[in-house]
Amino acid sequence: MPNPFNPSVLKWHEPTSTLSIAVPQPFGYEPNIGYLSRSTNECLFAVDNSSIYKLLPLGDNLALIAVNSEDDLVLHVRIVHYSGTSLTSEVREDIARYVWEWFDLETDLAPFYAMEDPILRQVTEAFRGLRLMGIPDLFEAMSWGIIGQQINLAFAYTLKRRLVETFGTSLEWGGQTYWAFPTPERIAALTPEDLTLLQFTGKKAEYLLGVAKLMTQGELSKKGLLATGDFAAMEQELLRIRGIGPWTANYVLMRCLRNPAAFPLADVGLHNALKHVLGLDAKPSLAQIRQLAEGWQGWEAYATFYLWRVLY
DNA sequence: GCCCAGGGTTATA
DNA sequence: TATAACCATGGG
Repeated sequence: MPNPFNPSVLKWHEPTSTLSIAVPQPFGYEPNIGYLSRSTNECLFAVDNSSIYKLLPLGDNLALIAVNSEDDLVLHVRIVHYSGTSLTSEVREDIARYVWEWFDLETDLAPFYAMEDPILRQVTEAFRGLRLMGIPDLFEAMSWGIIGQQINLAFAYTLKRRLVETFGTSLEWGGQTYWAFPTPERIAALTPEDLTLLQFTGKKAEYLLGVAKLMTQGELSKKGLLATGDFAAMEQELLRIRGIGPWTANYVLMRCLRNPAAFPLADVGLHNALKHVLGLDAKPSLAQIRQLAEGWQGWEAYATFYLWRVLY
């Protein structure tokens, strides 16, 4: 059974503005930290002393939050700083909802762990409690997908950092600078040269500006996509967008729109992970991968995410 | 210097 | 519908 977000059961503690979320089991904080720590070049959150710090844009205001868990039963969310005049219940709810989506607390992992597939068995045992960490913001998810097309992950992180630190929003706190992803408005106002200057290819610059413009013109939104009903329709909508192919569409379905069956089949990371866990000499063919994935039906996104952890 | 990287579009058959 | 060529850039 899924665990829908329910603001009425949220428990806030004063005066430190801390929220305790009883997380659905199984949940493992450590494997999630492991995923979030995979790049030392990440710019959109920081892991420090086993707490995750993240800057959230909420309307015109910013909230810096710290998340941690000591027992894998309760997730603590502390509002470190809020730029607005008062922490209304609406703001608190937005923050709680973001964390809920970010950690994919809606999903019940039990059926996934019950899948009888030899490959899944390996990775679910190795990363028990890992949840498919999301990218709740659609523009960020699509941008990160586009940035990651056909380049190695290290360079992708570098490009993202340049984009964020040039056009994003920041907050100084406790001697640290925290960054939030640029808004579509900011990116839509750029020229392709603004991005090629940061070593984006001409294509990536064009795609990013295109997506930003669709969003600022109201022709593309997370709410609008989710309202189309089924995931197949959402995928078709995404595929109509220039620069969004099958891999990126499924990446966005997986990390943002939360289709557990989204499957970025062309993902090189997935290919290399399968090569590794199966002890192959070469990367498996697409036909082989389709065959292997027959045992993952309904959970392809989670299978892919867990397999990524084998390599990085 | 070479192959590779969390692909997509366009041209061609 | 299916396959090939081209794209452009840094990492290792």
